Amino acid sequence: MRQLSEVISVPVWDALTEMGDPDPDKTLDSMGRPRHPSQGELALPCFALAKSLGKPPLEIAAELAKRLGPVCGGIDGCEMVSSEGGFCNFFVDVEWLAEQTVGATLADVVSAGHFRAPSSLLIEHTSANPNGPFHVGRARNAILGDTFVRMHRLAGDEVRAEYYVDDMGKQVGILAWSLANLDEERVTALLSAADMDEPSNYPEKPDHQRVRFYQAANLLRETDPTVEEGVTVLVQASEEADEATLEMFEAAYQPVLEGMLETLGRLGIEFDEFTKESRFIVDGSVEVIMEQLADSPLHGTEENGAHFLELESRGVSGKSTKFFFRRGDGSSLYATRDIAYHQWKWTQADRLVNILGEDHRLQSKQVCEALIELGIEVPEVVFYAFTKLPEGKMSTRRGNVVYMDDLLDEAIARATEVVNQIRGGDLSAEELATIGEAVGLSAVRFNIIRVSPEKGINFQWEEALSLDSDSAPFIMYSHARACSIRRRLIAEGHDVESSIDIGNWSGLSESGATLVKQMALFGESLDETLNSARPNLLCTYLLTLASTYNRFYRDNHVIDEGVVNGRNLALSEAARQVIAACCIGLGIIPIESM
RNA sequence: GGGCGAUUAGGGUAGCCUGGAUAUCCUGACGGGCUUCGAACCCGUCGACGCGGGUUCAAAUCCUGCAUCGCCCA
Repeated sequence: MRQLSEVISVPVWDALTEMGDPDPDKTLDSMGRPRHPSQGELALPCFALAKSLGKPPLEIAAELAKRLGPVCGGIDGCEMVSSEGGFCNFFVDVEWLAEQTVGATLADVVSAGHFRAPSSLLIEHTSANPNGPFHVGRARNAILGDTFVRMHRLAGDEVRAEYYVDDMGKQVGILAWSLANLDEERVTALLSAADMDEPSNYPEKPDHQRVRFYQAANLLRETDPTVEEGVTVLVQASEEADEATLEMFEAAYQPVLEGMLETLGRLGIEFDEFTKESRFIVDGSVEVIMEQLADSPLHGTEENGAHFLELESRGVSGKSTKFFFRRGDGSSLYATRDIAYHQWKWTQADRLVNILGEDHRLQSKQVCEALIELGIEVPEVVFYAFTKLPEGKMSTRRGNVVYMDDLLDEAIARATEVVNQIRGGDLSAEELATIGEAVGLSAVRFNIIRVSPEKGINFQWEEALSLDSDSAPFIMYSHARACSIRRRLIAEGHDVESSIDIGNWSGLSESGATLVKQMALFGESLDETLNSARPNLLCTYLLTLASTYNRFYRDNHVIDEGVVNGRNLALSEAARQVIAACCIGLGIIPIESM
């Protein structure tokens, strides 16, 4: 708890010095959170001091508590210092904390969550090949990426969300070739023969239509060598930035991309900018980079004329430690273009963040090493593990996928059913639909971000669509309860703002005090989440906050026998705002009624 | 072959970077709580750190070996 550590650090430092601690700064650094609320808000372990002070830890903790007790008694913010089992425990003065945080939260919840100077970021995420509908495997990237965008905006950063469009690779080449050389009849025949001709729930959507051509061409490629030849010719032309070919590619993928973006739009995911890979061929920057890399001491040339950097000394190992950036025919590779892209991205923002799947770990390392060789800063990278089906990794090519469109439909349908069960007849069809959609979409997003990115997810419908207590609806429900109180006050003719009382916090109930403490942790929770790039931390914070609010709600009434309790109203309103702010930061839709 | 991730109750999951007190939360099982603002809620009980070494006063956390799963090596 930062508010408390700020007020006690000087007195603790002084006390440690007086007691003979040779390095009080280091000791202060070891201050941490106690295991249990009964042990206060901050704890200082005294074990490491035993040697330098020549006393047992229990004695040191007791003496420290004794010295600090009277001091802290005179300091705003710290109510009590105690010692237990070798720890010196500090207890925050809740009245003081409430004065500090509740009013500030009510005045401006967002800036209450700001802990540092804002910066400008460019977050690149999703960037999936536009060759078919968005599937659940790809969704983790988009949802994680968008969550980072939202969280950084919540923390006051200026964020640009960017999609890097792979408009010239093999995947797009196959799609373009297929659209030019196959017809619907042929596609159907090929897919049927491979038992992949599954009916789509979105037969009119261009991404769902065109993925069939992509899949069919991949099937044909296995038996008919002219496919590979045709595709290779196209890809080579595209890599030389041949205008007609790039236009042909764009005509092939653009409708697919739009279909994918429509799906993402349902999840509230939008981009500020789309940058095409071919841009860096066209403007010549890739060529310049390849020439610069040739001057590196790590540079080498293969017999076939291909150029590489030898990265063994940079910690790369495996069958090959070489990073190839130029083919024997002089053309560039995907990763080379990525280097040029990074160079350009640095002209757009102060910080760069990439969201990448774990399969890109090596390639990202290679790109970063190349950037270092060029004297360019490296980006911050967040890796995530795959979402797997029981049959294995999802693959658009092989058709073993769960499409996002279908997942979202199912999520909304299930959520709507639950809402209908609970709310029954007291909702209009329109309200029912709105709530069901918000609940379903929020649940899908939350179930992905609440797990550490580096942990693999085994996709199961029940889990992805879970509406259990550890989920978005639980949080949304707490928020809706707070909104309901507010609605009722207004309906009964009260003025909410003037009914709020933040002037007296003495005699606060235990659950009220816990709520104050939890709200006070908002800023540092957000800060820690962003510093460690783990959105699941903010999820945990928000779940705890919602749960804390539910307990507060249980035994603190805002309207007591018709009379408004201004203090409880202040807490309820502040909590409502913190919950709503976090919801927006995590992509949960904070509806007012559900 | 090499490297990189992961492994925590029946299932899911937090904590690991920065070692510290009773290992978090959900689900599950069992038992409670609606005549007062929304029971999608709340309260209680049960159940876990993959295996072996090492460092340390102290290891889920650091080091090391092994096992299993995943990913990568133009």
